[in-house]
This record gives sequence, structure tokens and C-alpha cells, in this order.
Amino acid sequence: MSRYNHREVEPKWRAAWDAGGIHRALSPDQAKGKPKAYVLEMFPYPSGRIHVGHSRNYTMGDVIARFRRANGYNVLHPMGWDAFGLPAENAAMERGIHPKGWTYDNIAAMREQLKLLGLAIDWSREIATCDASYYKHQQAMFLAFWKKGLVYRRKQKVNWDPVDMTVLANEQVVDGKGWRSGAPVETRELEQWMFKVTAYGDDLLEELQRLDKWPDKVRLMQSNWIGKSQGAKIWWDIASAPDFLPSSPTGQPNHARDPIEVYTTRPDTLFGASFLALAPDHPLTKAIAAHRPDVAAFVAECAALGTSEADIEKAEKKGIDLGIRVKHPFDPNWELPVWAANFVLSTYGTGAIFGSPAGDQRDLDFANKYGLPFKPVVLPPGADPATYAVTDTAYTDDGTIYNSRFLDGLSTKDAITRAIEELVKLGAGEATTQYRLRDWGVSRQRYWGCPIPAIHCETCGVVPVPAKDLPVALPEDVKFDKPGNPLEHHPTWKHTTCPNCNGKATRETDTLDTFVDSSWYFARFTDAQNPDAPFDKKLASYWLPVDQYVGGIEHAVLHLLYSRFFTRAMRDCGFLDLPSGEPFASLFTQGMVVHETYKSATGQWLLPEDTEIKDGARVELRTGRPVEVGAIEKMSKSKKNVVDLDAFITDFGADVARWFVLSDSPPERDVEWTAGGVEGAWRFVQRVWALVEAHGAPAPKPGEAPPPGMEGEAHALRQLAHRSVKHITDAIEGFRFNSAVARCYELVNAIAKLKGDAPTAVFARGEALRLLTQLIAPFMPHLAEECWEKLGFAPFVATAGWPEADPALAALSSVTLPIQVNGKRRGEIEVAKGAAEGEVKALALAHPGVAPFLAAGEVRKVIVVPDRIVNIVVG
RNA sequence: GCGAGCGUGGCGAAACCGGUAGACGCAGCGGACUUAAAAUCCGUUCGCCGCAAGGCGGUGCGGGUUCAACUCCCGCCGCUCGCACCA
Repeated sequence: MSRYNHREVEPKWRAAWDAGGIHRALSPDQAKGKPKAYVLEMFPYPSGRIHVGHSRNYTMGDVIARFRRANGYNVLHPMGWDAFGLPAENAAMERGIHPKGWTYDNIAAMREQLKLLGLAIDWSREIATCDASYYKHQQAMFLAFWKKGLVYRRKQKVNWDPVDMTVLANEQVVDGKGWRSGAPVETRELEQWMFKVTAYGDDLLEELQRLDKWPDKVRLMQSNWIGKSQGAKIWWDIASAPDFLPSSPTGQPNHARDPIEVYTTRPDTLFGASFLALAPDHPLTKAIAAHRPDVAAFVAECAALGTSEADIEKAEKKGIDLGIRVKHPFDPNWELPVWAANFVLSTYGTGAIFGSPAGDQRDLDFANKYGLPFKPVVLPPGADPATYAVTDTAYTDDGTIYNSRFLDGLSTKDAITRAIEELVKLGAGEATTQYRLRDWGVSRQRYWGCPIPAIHCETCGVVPVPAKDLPVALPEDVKFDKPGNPLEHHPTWKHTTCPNCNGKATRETDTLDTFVDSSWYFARFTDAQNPDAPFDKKLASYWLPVDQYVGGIEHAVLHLLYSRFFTRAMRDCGFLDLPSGEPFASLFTQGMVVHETYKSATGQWLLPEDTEIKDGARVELRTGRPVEVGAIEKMSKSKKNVVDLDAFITDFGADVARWFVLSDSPPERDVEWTAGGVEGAWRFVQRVWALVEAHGAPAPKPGEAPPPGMEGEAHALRQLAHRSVKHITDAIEGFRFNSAVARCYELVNAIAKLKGDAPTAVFARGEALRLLTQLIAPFMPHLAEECWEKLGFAPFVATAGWPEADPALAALSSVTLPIQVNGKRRGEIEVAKGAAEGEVKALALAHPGVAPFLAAGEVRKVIVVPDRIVNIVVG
């Protein structure tokens, strides 16, 4: 008996697959009616080398891709590189390497590593977003979007990262700090290129409902991000204001003595209004602050609080009376005070609210703190209006309106409609829909990105680059000796002539946010080598949407929302025929690979391979000194809790890595990489090979009739094998890879247990081994091919199709029914599957183990759940 | 603070629709083979009582619904993730 040698076997089969071209997607014509399956993992950023933690995502996608192909689908399973981005520039600055060289070197290294994993990828479609052959088309689409009105420029307050010298999206600001640099973000005004995501706000929200193969969690997060709400704008006239406040020269709202514009979702509670509150950075607050040191101090205090939600959350609700009085829209004699308050956000709605304390907890806390009077206006169902009162808990749900003049007696819903009607009649307000979603600022003041194809002409203004001049290629001879954008400093690149008037002009030096690159790559894969267009419309329409997308939860909002926007924009600009506009029909968000962390006695992080267990304690290999074992965390270079993929594959093989990352935990949950777990996977590989080798060829072909006398243990093995086919098929369909793995172990245990060389045993073993080989093929493709060959089959298990369970064998002929008395298990009986209820009942009542418990009383009821359980109720 | 999710042996977990709780793996224990070790194989492993047959208890805690609850409902406790005091 020889050991299974992955070092020979794995490269052999990879070469054979490549030679056979079996992983190439077929054209729609070649596919001839086969259904299509587009399986995609979120493409990697080429950061350097990959470790085993990265492999889980690709392995999951690969299992699905191989499974679909075996089931007769025309599968597209491509791979590419999200290759623009800041780390390349950082490497350039730190080590004096060119971003391009650094990126392409990393791509070459990572490509080889991914190939070692034996992924069933159509490498003929490989793309890199930093390649002019890719971003050329992105520039063309940018121009098309521009023409369509989906791109515009706007002077905007932006988050400026002073370290990276770039603009950050709101989404890229974490706790007031840049998400990459960690530096506190500053505010600057810049002319920015914008994508009009809000044009699709409603559609992006509505269609979420139909994405029923997305995790609810992700849909909820996107829905919250879009943040649609229905409400009203209300204009409050100034009744009195400090003398220093000038009258407005502009007539714009929210300035000086113009009416104050407020947004509310609850106009029904207007008669419960107690005060107005403005954001600390509301223009009116600032105007007052210019004259009142106490207000200025309050504004400064709020600004120092930071933008972190946790900070604001823990902060006490505070405000200051601005000395302005406004008139209630429904009663000119009713005056309300105007305050500035730290819980009002300038970035949402109009930056001003009216406080209705009985119906809003924050307003109530605020009113209580400053002694502002209020009364309840919404009566909860069943409450008595004579005695109902609100003291320190607001009532925020629907009810009946009272204390509210013409709104009295209406429901919350009707009162909202009625109040808006009245506001419109009085010219004091209007219905409005508010979104939290804002347009996407795509300008980045960076070198290593896709140049924005625009030209600034002194006479013609901003002019698009003509299509014939694309791509606008990045110059390669740049220097990183100063902070900021090297494109600005380049001696010649930005100087050009205007395509309109031929006059002197300069190129746009902003490049596109890298989220743009990843917003359409899935479409490029459908026609990756097309030199003339982003993709052929027919090909993209054939393959899209992606049938199964696999990636991390961290992309729940940004990447997935931008891709949904982009697909709609591509559709509306005529690039795509895709009615729904949805790029990803089904989404799976996978858990990470985690590992213990190790610290040396001197406090340095240690690689797992630099430590060992000695006398039950972990020590440093080099010094023998004890190691501090830290938290189990996501594998990361910085904490050194990584296992190198190449070394692991050399030691154990790709199949062991693939098997292990899917085996122990449900795919959506994190899995801990442990030496013990790896050993288990390794043993399994050896065990399967030993069984296959011992059996050898030939194994029974599909459908081959068994020898006579098939019964007993051999028959039982056949039953289990066919049941396993069913179970494992269902488990893969349902993304329960860990369950599929467990079923494989079960089957192997059973095969090993059936001894003897009677024809029936040989047949049963051979058949079970053939089925097992096919079932493990998506998980451990190299081992499966070697087994397939050993069992006498050719050419590939990968092209052999998916096994079918014989229904007669897969179905159990008899079942063991537990018998309960009053819900407690007292015995069991073996009956034919589907046995008649009366028969089962009689057997159960006659069961000797049950008898003593029946004596305790009278049998009141016997519940028979066919093929599951019998419960006898005795009382 | 709000929203979502989770909580099962020594550990990772399974139980898909309310129907035998703990499949499968890891670790442990006992044994076989071996001069020995590794590898492999066999047995065993939720707790308590019992020689055994068997019994009792058990899925974070407290209630409830049901013939039957890890699963459904109500209220707590703990952990994780997300966030926007969103008017």
C-alpha cells in the first residue's frame, strides 16, 4: 500500500485540466440550451501574498462552480484583480518601487498561489483594473454617464484626509478618522466629480425586496443606508429676534430673519410642539454665535465632541436658547422658543427640528432638562384622555390625536395627511420625501487610479475627452517625492489642447475612487478580451446577473450598493439589457478564518510556525521561552497569526486546506484554524485513498446491476451511499458545507466497516467509493481525480456529471419509531416505512417497555406522526 | 441609545417543517498491533444514581403555548455585529 502523495498528484491533475480546457466557460452558442451559472467570488486586491485565511472565500465559490458544472450548467467562474489603490502608492513612497511594478509583481505571485489551490477558474478571462485595456472602457462609461446626466461636478464640503492627502467618502470616515490612515479628518471645500446615485434611490430601495437570495442582514443595512422617510417641510416665521441679527438680503430660508425650515415625519404632533432646535452648525446658530460668546462656546463644545456616534450617544443632551421666537404655523399668536441643540444633525433633513416632547424621547429629555412646557397630543389606544399623562417616557407609536383643535379624533396617519393639507393651504409647508442616501463623490487626488477623462479649457470650461482619444493613460514616469497627487506635479502630462477650440487646456488630475473599478468588473468578465467595448451587450445579457456571489460582510453597503447603482446606469446608457438592474441574484457572505495570536516574552507578535507546544505549554522555538497566547482573531499580517499557503500546500496539499476551511464551522460563521483540525482533514485524505487503492479497478458503473444475493450489511452500505448522495447534494445547494463534510465522514466510516470479499461486499464498496469520489470532487478535486482513475474511470471526475441517488435505495424501507409516554421516550419499534397508523398504534401499545408506564393511568390519546414518532398520552 | 443576530458536551458543531438532543470532527480515556515510537485499527466519552437492566436531570435564566419545545410566544441575562440621536 502506498501513501497518497499530493506533491505528485496535485500538479499532475492541474496540468491535465488545463490541457483539457475543462474550466472554460462556453459561449452561448456552444452551450446549446444548457442553463448558465455565473459563480463569482469578490476579486482580491493584490496586496502581496495570500495566506490560508484568504482561501476560504475562493474555495466556497469553487465548490459551487464545480458542483454546478457537474450538474450540467454552463459555468462562468472567473478571477481578476482589484488592482488600483493606495497601498501601491504607499509601497512606492516607502520603498521607492513603482506602483505598477509592485502591483503586477503581486498579481503574478498571487495568481500562482491561487492556481495551487486547484480552483476551477477560466483564466482566459483574467483582468486587472489597473490595465489600460480595462480602464479605457471605464472611461468610456464615465463619458456616457456624464452625457446621461448621471455625472456632475459640485463644490462640496469633503472629508479631507491630511495624511493620505485625499478625499474620503462619508462611508470611508470611521469615528472621524480616515479608514486607511487613521488620521483625524478635516473639512475642505473642493470641486468634486459626483455620481448621481440618488437618481435611483427609490429603485435601489424597492428592488431590495425582490433580492430574496440575499441575507436579510445585508438588505436591512442597505435599506437603512438609503434611509427613505416621508414627511413634511415646515416654515416657521420669525416673531422676534435679537436686534443684531440682520434682515436677509437673499430671501433664502435659514438665513437671518427668514422663516426657519424644519423637516418632520410627524406633522400630526404639531400641536404638541414646544420648541425649535437647530444644529450647532446651522447657519442661524452660527449667525447668533458671532454676537453671543455663550452660543459660540456651545458651538465649539459640540464640535469638540467629535462625530463618533458612541461619543454623541453618551453625551448629555444639551442646548442653548438662541433668543429667537417663532410663530406656530397654525396659530400666529402662539410663539415658541428657538434653541440650538447637540442632538440635531446638520447633515440630515434641514438641520432643524421642532420638538414635540410627548412623542419623542430625545425631545422629552430635552424639554425636561430645560423646563420647557409640553402636553401630550397622541392618545395611546385604550388610554383615558382625562388621566393620560407623559412624564419621562415618550409615546412614539400611533394613536388618536387629541388636544389638537382641527386634528382631534383623527388617527396618526390621517392627521399627518390633514396637517400637511393645512400647511400647504397656509403656504407654511409641503409634503416631502427625505433620503439619507447622498450622491457618490468619486474624485480622488491620487495617482494610482483611473484618470477621469475630462479636460479643463480656459474658454470652453470642462470638456469631455473625445472617445477616440481614450484611454487617457496614466503616465508611468512619476515621482513620489512630495505629498499629494503626482499627476499635479508631472512636467507634461496634464498639459493638452481643448478638443473644442484647440486652445491651451489642462487635463483633470483627479482619478476615480477604486470602488468605481469594482462596480462593473463582473460585467467585464462576460467578455473580458473585448478591445472595442466594455463588453458585448448580448454576452453580458446572457451571463448576468451573477447567479452566486460570495464575499465578506464588510462590503454589505459600499461595494454592493455602488454595483447596483452602476448596473442600472449601464442599463440606462444602453450598455446592457438587464430589466432588473440587479447585478447579483444571490449573495452569500462568508465567515473568516481566525487563529490564535502569539506574543513573545519581549512583547513581539510571533508566527505560529515560530512556536511549539512543549510539556503542555506554548514556547518560542528560537529561545524556548514561554509564549503569551492571545485572542483568537482574523488572520492578519500585522498580528502574524497567519499560515502561509505555499508552505501549507507543500506540507499537506491544497485539498487538505480546502477540506479543512469548509469542515468545522458553518460557512457564514468564522472557522478557527487549528493544528488538530488540519490533522483530521489530512487523515481523511489518507483514509479515502487507502480504501480506494485497496479496492482498485473496476468499480461498478452507474446503473450497473448488483450481483445476486445483495442483502444485509452490503445492502445497508448501498442504502447509506445513496442516501449520502441525496444529503450531500442538498447540503451543497443550501450552503451547508460543514454538513456535507460530516456526511462524507459518515460514508467513509461505513465503507471501512464493511469487510470481506464476497461479490456483494465488493460491489457495495466499489459503488460507494465511486459515489464518494464524485461527492468529494467539488471539495477535494485533486484527490477525487486520482481516485477516479484508480477506480478505472476516465477522463475526469470533474466532467463525469453529478451522481444520482437511486430513489429505491435512498428511501428507507423501515424506520425506527421512538415511543413516548407523556413526552418521555420509553422505547422504540421498527416498522416499515409508511406503515399504517392503526398498526403502529397497536405495536406501540403492546411494547413491553411501555407497559409499566401505561399502568399509571388511562390511555387518553395516541399521537402517531407517520415515520417519525409515537406519543401516548396517559392521564 | 437604536437595529439585527447568536447562546447546545472539555472544544468546533449537528438536529432542514415543533417529533429519539449531541450526528460528524478535534481532544480525552481504555485496548490491539509494535522491541519501542509514529502511523493504523477496535472500543468508549453530557451529568448524576445503579453491578446491570434501567431511571432521573439536561440546549444561558424565569415563565407560557403544545400530546410533544434547542426550535414558537413573553420577560430577563450575556456575547457579537451594524449604525444614522434620522426628527
